[in-house]
Amino acid sequence: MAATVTYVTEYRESVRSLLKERLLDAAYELVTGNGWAGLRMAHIATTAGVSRQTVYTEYGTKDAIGQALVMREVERFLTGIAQHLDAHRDDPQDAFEAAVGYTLAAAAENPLLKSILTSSRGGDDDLLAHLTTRSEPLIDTASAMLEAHTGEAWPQVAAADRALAVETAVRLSVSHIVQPVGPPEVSAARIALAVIRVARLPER
Amino acid sequence: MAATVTYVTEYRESVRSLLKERLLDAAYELVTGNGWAGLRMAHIATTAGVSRQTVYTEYGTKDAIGQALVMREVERFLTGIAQHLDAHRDDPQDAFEAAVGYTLAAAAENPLLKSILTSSRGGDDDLLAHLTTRSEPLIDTASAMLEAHTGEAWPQVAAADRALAVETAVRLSVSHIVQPVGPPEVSAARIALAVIRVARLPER
DNA sequence: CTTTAGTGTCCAAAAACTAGACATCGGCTC
DNA sequence: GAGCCGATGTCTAGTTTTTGGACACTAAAG
Repeated sequence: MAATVTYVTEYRESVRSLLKERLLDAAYELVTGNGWAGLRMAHIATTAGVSRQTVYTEYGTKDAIGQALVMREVERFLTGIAQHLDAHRDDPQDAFEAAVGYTLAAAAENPLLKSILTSSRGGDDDLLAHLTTRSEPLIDTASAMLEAHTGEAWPQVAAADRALAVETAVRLSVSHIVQPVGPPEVSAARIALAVIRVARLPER
Repeated sequence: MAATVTYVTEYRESVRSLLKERLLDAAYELVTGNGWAGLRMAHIATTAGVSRQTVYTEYGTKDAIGQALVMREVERFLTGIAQHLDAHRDDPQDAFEAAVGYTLAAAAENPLLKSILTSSRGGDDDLLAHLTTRSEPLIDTASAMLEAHTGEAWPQVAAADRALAVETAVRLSVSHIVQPVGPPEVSAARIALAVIRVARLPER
């Protein structure tokens, strides 16, 4: 048939994303149940109802699945964060405090994050790495989203200041997620204050 | 490879139902835009992003698509109907009046139904037939759901009476959808009264 | 050192989808 | 009414995706 040019890509893409979601759903379930080290590629395949090869075709390595798993969870957080920011468009400090507070509280009872943090105490820190030593994708994604969001709400802050403030917020939040000290609200207030100063905004 | 027995059916089924939904979505859009007669199998295919053959493999004939389109809409109505019935578990007459009233009102502004009814005035009555001369699947589905639902709520009514009352309600509702007289609330009250008497229940 | 159990690669066969060609039929025009 | 359209529905060869099994490799357990 020579050229099956097939700009019919859209349907196939939706099938692909259905597959990817199913695989992540399976991985999520298995990780929260038995931890990352207990996760077998073969189990992901059978749980999702596909062959093991299909898992490899879609996500090359087990590590890529961990990455995708963490990133999907990050994106879910981001939608909640956006809502909390929107609720305080008038006051940046309130907005950050609310958003960070939500993040820390939600993180503390998130099944995937709990699994990552508890199982890493047994030397199983592959997944944890995506939050620490290999967190560049996370920080980039979260920062980009927050920059776009805050850029709209607070145009008075210079772009460079905003970028620095946002990255600071993200890194401090992740830090407090993996190593909490005290109640989330207190941490949130402290992070918000730090961020406001980095952004050179007036304190409340 | 001898026997690729493949009881991996579940993933494939979810892909299939994704495909079926996409095809119905495409058909819905095209029908509400240009009417049933203006609908081409080829358009459904391109809108859904698959080949024409795939449409035929999935739904054999154009008529089967019409059937599926109507049945999907019926099922959507049924969930709304169930909620209205639940809101009046204490009084059957109130329950039917509320459920039928909702049905007639929602039907009057449903895009697909509007398209069926208006385009049928031009002789294009293939889709309308699924509501009239070939409505057995509709009536069976709706009756079965309503019997199950009312059987739980009103065990005091004999099964035969309940079956008759439910079928009456369904047929009268469909009749008023395709041929309305007066405002929905009035029709709903009249239908509810008729149904109560058919069921040999005390009137309000 | 050997066994075991997992990851990741390779490949032939099966299944799903595509893109044509084609037979058929009802409606229109002349 | 004959011939032409434009559509539905069938058929088939070719392409892409998925499967399931074999295999090399590695790390951990005995």
